Amino acid sequence: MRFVDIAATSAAVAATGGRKAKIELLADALRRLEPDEIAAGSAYLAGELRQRQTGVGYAGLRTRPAPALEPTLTVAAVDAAIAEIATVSGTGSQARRRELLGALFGVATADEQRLLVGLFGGELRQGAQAGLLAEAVAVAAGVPVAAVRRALLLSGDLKQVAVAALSGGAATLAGISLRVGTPLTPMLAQSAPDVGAALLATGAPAVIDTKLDGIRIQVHRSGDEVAVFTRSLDDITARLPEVVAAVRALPLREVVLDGEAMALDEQGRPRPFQETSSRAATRAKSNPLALVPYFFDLLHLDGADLLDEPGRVRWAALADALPAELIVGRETVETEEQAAAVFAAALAAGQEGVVVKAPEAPYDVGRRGAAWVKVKPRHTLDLVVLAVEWGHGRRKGWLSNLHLGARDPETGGFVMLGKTFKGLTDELLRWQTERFKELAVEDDGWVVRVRPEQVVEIAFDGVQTSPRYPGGVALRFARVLRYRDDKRAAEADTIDAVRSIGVTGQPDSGRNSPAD
DNA sequence: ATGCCAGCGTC
DNA sequence: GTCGGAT
DNA sequence: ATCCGACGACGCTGGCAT
Repeated sequence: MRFVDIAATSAAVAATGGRKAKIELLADALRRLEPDEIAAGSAYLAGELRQRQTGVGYAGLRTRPAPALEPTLTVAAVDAAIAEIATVSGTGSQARRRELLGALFGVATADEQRLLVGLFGGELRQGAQAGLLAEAVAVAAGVPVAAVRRALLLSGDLKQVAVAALSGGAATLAGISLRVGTPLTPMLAQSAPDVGAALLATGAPAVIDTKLDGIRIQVHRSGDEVAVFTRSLDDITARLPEVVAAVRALPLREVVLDGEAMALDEQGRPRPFQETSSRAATRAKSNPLALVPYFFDLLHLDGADLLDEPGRVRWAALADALPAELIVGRETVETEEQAAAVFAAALAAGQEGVVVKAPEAPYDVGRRGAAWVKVKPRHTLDLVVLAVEWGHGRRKGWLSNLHLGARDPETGGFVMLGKTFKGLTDELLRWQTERFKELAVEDDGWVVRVRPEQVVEIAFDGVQTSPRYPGGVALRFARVLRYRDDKRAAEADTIDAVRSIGVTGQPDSGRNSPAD
């Protein structure tokens, strides 16, 4: 297939509003792919590259040659070119990569270039990703959507599923199942503002797990072979030898475990997330800080898949198979009062919150359903908008991303604590665009600095130490609640108020409870 | 040797 | 990670 | 109920300029 046909499909998909119409367009393109182009072609149609890393991002795409006038590229040729770009490394690699990229773009038409930029940049914005492509694969192959979705979530590999469904049909697709050693897409949790709302979603009785502020791990063991995967199915086995050792020491033959790994201090209390993250990301040999695994689910045990078993069955098997110190804190509750007590105890122990779980629900691979509901404390502050950034994509033409500052009583100025674009409705975006145009003092085409007069109420999960912001602290997961037109900037919260919240996981945190 | 930038990962 | 909009 | 897109925080690594 010609690459320009993918580009045309992508443009048509982007111009189409309806889900079903997008799926039809994608399915039509999938049917036209040659068998050996399905892997790359299906990735492109989903807005992805076949390679996870290429070393090319938006900065590397800024300057590009004039587009070709006639399309000559095939899907296979593009695939080969990108494969080479992705393998370049070592001294001189940046120049070489630029060279290869220039050659590819030089023979691409304007439409093809647009697609390539979207694919390399990871922001194709055609309104269709792996989720819709799975449906399109089902349509094109004439197999049930559920079968495609399940294969996708169990293998974590869109390309493999597309090839299986389109070349092999339902039988080949059915062959894709949970395999020990191959990571599956983890089940996720919805979120709720409090344990009452969470219990409403799950029903009672419910099981309440401590929510640990670490990184998600999925550990597979077959005999002496142990592998550790992240939430995005990255293999981090080599970076977590202590987790490997812990699982290898268990008197079990075959397991797939789901859990969280985190760094602890000398008292066994959680360290700040940044320390866990840093430790999990480093490939260096000697690691002073250990990551401790805590598991909360068992997906496979000695030949038996447990995915479709109710939670209570899986958790009972987990409790039988693992020592208690490797299992996450867990209680069964009947009432909201009991749930509130468990939540309070988790926070008192320095943990992030809780996850409320329905005991009868299966392990719903890749789903974020009502069976698991997370609850975390929330803080709020009244901050001052220091600047706003022009939006992109569907927010083009609107002032979107807010720069937030706390009042500094020492200087009479403001200390920037971070940015947010979340929590804004279209109506609010419209309003704030007008408002900040009035307050604007400078616009460089990207950031619009404004007079620091508008107060906004911000919700956030916690404070983290910051190497970037002048106060040395930043907000985690900041989002807009509402504008405070009843408050002047002089009445906004101060940097001292922010500092007094304390960094979660720091020695003297926990002395303050959240604002509400 | 050191610092910066870009890319990529975690949340 | 969170959130709003669209289907 | 799902999917998508709009973008946040920090930290590590590799390549490169100084």
